[in-house]
Order: sequence, then C-alpha cells, then structure tokens
Amino acid sequence: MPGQKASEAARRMQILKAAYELASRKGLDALTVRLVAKRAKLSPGLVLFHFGTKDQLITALLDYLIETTSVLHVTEDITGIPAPLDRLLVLLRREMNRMVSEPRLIRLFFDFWAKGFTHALIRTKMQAELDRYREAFRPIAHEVLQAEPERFSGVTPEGLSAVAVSFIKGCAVQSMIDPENFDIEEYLAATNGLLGQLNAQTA
Amino acid sequence: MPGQKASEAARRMQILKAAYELASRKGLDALTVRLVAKRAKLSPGLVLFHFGTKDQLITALLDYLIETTSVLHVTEDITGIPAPLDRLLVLLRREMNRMVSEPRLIRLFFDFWAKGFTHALIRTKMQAELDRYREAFRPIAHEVLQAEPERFSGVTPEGLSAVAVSFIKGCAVQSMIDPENFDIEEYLAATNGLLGQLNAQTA
DNA sequence: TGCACCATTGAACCACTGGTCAATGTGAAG
DNA sequence: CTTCACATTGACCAGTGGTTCAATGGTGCA
Repeated sequence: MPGQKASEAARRMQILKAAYELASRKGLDALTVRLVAKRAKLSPGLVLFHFGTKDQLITALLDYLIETTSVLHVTEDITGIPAPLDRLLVLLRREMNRMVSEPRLIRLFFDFWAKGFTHALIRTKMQAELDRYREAFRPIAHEVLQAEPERFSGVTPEGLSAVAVSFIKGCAVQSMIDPENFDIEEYLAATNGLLGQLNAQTA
Repeated sequence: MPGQKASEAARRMQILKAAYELASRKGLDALTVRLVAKRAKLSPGLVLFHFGTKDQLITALLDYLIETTSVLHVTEDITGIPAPLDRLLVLLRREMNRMVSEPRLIRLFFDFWAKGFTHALIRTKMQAELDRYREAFRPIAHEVLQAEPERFSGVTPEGLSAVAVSFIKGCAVQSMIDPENFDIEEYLAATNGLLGQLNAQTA
C-alpha cells in the first residue's frame, strides 16, 4: 500500500540508519539495496528513489559516518593538563579507548578504507578525513616540540602528529584483528616508556 | 579443446598467480572465478576443479601470500648493530620501506583483514600471521628493555613489540590512504625523537 | 470536496556469479 | 597401436543483486 509519506530528510536518515546497522555488522559487501530496505521497513524501490543508486547510498553513508563521528574532541580537561607531553599521552589514551569501545564503527571505516583503494570518490573523502584528524593533533604536537626542542630536534609538528595518528590507526587495526589480546594498559605502558617517564595519569 | 595437461602443483600456482594479480589490483570483491580463469587463460570450470570452491581458492590465496611474503627478515647487518634501540629503529625503517614499496601486497592484506571480520578461517589465519610478526620483534624488544631498564620500567617485551607492530600497521594504513603525503624520513625523524636521540643510521 | 502531484510499492528485467556436469581430447600405460 | 584415466572445456542452472517502472493511494492545495 503506497503511502506513509515522510519528509525527504527523515526518509534519508531512516535509510541511512538502516544501512549503517547492516554495514557495521555484516560489512559493506553484505550491503544490498533489498536488505537495507527490509531493515528500514520500506520497499527496495524507495531506497533508490531517494539515493539514486547504491553507490550514492554508500557515499552518503560515508558522509554520514564522518559528520556523526566526532573526529577528535580536545576537551578542557585535556587542555588543562600542564605538561604538553602528558596532554598528548592522555589524548592518545582517549582515542585508543574510543577505538576499542566502538569496534563496529571502526570496522566500517576499515571497509571504507579498503573500498577507497578502487573507488576514487571514497578515497578522496577518506583522505580528507585523515587530514582533519591529523590536523587536530597538530597544536598539541607543536606544544610538545616547543616544550622539549632539544629532544625532538629536526621533528616537525606535522611529523609528530602524523606519527601519533599512525600509532592510533595501528591500535585500531590490532584491536580489530585480535580484540582479546589487545591490552590498552600494556600499550600505554610501552608508550610511556617510548615517550619518556611521565607522571601517572588517570582517565 | 580439452588438453594441455599440466601437473597439479603447476596448475594451482598458475591459478593462484592469476588470482593474486587480480585481487591485488582490483580488490578481493572483484575476484570472480571467471575472471581468474580468463587471466590464467583457462576455463572457469578448471579453476573450481582444482580448488573446489571459490572460498577455498581465496583461502589458498591467503596461504600463498603468507608463505611468499617474507614475514620479518632480521638479517645480519641488523643483528650487527651494537645499540639495541638502534637495531629496533633500523628494523622499523626497513619494514616501513617494505610497506611503501609493495602497496598492492599491503592492499590485499588489508582486504583479507576486512574479510576476516566475517570469515572465521581467514580471521584465524590473519591472527596467526600477526602473532608471528609480533613474535619476530620480541627478541629485539627484549634487548632494548635490558639495555635501558629504568627507562622502560613496567614494560614487557610483549608490550613493546606489540607497539612496534602497531606503529608499522598504522604506517601501512597511512601510506595506503595517502601515498603522496607519506614521507618515511619525516616519520623516522619523529620516531627518533620519541625514542630518544640516536646516532644517524643509514639504510 | 475533488484534484493533481508524487512518494511509495513490488513485480519484472537483466547482468552476472558460483557451481555442476556431460562431453571431449590428451598423455601415459600396456 | 589401443586403451583408459582424467584434466579440461564450455554450456547450463539456480540464485542474487542493481535497477526500472507502471500502478497506487496518501496528502496538500484549490
């Protein structure tokens, strides 16, 4: 029975949510127009009516993910920490916790990365997202370098933030592949060692 | 014209190579029995005759990748380096170079990781591979900890090697997504800073 | 109230995929 | 040379997925 009209935006969101549920659980490959429609309790035709094509649906899903996911939140409790190196470490810890606490989200990003290899538009969007993420680290990296210039001679803020991002992405990979053996505390202990002795920090 | 017989092993290898060519370029999703057959200049039926099912072909491809790819080669020129921390850094550099020089291979591993999320057997194999890789780092990590016990207090060899692996995987992600902006030298400079001042090393 | 627009439906279309299998020719053994 | 096991072929089948579209009936406006 055709009916049950809804606003454009609401319908799109309803479909996107269904797509997210599916993709984050079963992977991007398992995403079919029919399954999305079923999950959203709509007809398959309607999904394409609103998104045009499956490919555009996937692109829209990525956009949705990127805006939804708070990219990197540097809150006051972090900016309040006196020592720059401490700040960086606390931030690292928080981001690692986020990775582990939202495995499905990370998993989906993973799929998008892989798809980006062959899909130009997705690749562009992922690169932009990565740039933003790295950029968010730069101020803190800059402060770290200023605090200990002799230690990090020749290191640029860009380089240091890139390494931080790299480390976090690596943790994401590790935690996804081997969740049981992934121990954040051990990671942070080792990181502490790498970054030098620091005061004990909580949360 | 049915003919052109070949030995079991040779045929399997011929098919696997074709599968690798395809998968590493176009992704695992793009791998179809027909395409593999076409690339290997064989009939589709023969592919399944030798591998039973597409899934087994993919599994065999992963096995092939894992044995082929020299997991982690700690050569003499590395064991000859006196300072343990230097050794670790040189090893990191080599592995990062490997990541960047074989993007297609890394890309394929990436696909397998993603697939492992839903495919139990693949996940198991990937975990085992990851364990081996991490294990290869452990001796050096152990030496590093022995050399500077006070600096890495509370850090286990397992933890340190896990972090090293994590870092490399992170670099792999970064280099895959954004190859142009990926600068190994800058990375290593920052890593140097993180690990403390070290003598300049080459290669 | 009636009308016209359009969101909505679901069946149908078509391309393609994994898998099966009877037919076929090749190479080696006797 | 004959024979026979079997690697090899390609047509075929059933299933699936993206996409199209004629039909339908709410919904808001006149």
